[in-house]
Amino acid sequence: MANDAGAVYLGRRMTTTADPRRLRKLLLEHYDAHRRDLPWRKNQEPYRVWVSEIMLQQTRVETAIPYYNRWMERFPTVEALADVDEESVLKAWEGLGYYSRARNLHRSARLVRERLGGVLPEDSQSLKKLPGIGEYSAGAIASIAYGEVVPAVDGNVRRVLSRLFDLEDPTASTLRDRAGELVDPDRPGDWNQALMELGATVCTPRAPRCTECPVSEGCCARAEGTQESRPILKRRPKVPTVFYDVLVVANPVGELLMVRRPPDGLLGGLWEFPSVERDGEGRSGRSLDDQCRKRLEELAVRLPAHPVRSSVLPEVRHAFTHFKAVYSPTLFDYTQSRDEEAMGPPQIESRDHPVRWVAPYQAEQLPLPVSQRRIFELARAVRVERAQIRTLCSDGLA
DNA sequence: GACCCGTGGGG
DNA sequence: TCCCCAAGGGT
Repeated sequence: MANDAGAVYLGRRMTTTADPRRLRKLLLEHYDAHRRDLPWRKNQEPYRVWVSEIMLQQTRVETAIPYYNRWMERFPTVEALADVDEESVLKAWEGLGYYSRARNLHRSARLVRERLGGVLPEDSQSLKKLPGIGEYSAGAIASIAYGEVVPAVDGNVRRVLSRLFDLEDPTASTLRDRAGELVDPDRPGDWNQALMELGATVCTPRAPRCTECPVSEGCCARAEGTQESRPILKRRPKVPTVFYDVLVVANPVGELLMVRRPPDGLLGGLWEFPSVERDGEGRSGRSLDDQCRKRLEELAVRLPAHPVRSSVLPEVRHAFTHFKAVYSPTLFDYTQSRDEEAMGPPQIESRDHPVRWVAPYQAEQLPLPVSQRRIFELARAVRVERAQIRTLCSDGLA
């Protein structure tokens, strides 16, 4: 019974489709008839499969598609990816989130070039050694690209199997065992994709479309009427809110001061405006001008005078997975005296320093988190508006 | 096993 | 507005 894939259900109900052979036949036929036409399904070239699987981690198919197409045009091969710098890679990933995926993809590409002769590992165990490839992705890539008979258990598969066998909260090893017994030995890649696609399109988290399901006749949860509550879902804990004062400092040439975040961790390697965290109630401690001065000193930006606060920009809210951020940006305009003008725009100490004056056209080439992109647009809009007003005034006077 | 790591769409 | 969640991995 243990290895019979649920054919005996509590000794009461014999489920026909729980016979692995019949289950495979029914689901693969359904897959062949309904499979979506996705860009990474054009062929099974390993690099293409690899990139798609990384992009699809915790990401919807519809979201990933445009990124995938652009990526393949820009970095068509492992070598092409290994050749570019990390900033270009992050730029191509901008807006997709979980940026460590992009950094790991890039690291892996270089590792493959330098240690593996430019050839991707061809089995799941070796694939799993690359950064960014875990249990699921190793199985998915190996089965799709190389035809290895291994399972690939993602969130979809977990849900589908939980319902098929009416499991409340199966452990990872239980699922791996169940999934392993079911994999079609002749079409492992198609089988894994069929299972995932069923979960994404039919066996959905809420309101599953059981009437359209090719294997509903063998579904234990359906028989028990428990499909809506399998697997059990846990409440997501409430997340804290963090408030930031954001300093948008403009030099006389109209460039804005930006800093690069540390290479790892949250939004690692992306650019942002200097900011200062407030206290839990969202109150500022010292005065904004004071903070601005202090922060610029920390960043080792040499300025001939203190910036003049010019206007408060609209608040920007952003929800991360484990906290909410509220950014309160203030625009500081840097004015220079006649004497200072001769010195040119304020200089930044070192070239390697992760701090830069960024002109609007340059900002388009930097990888920015979504929130910072919004703040940048707000600041640009204000400055453009002011320039127009100045033009109108001087015209009026002339 | 718990926690960290983004973002956008849908109910 | 809020909550849910989506082809997970690293530490």
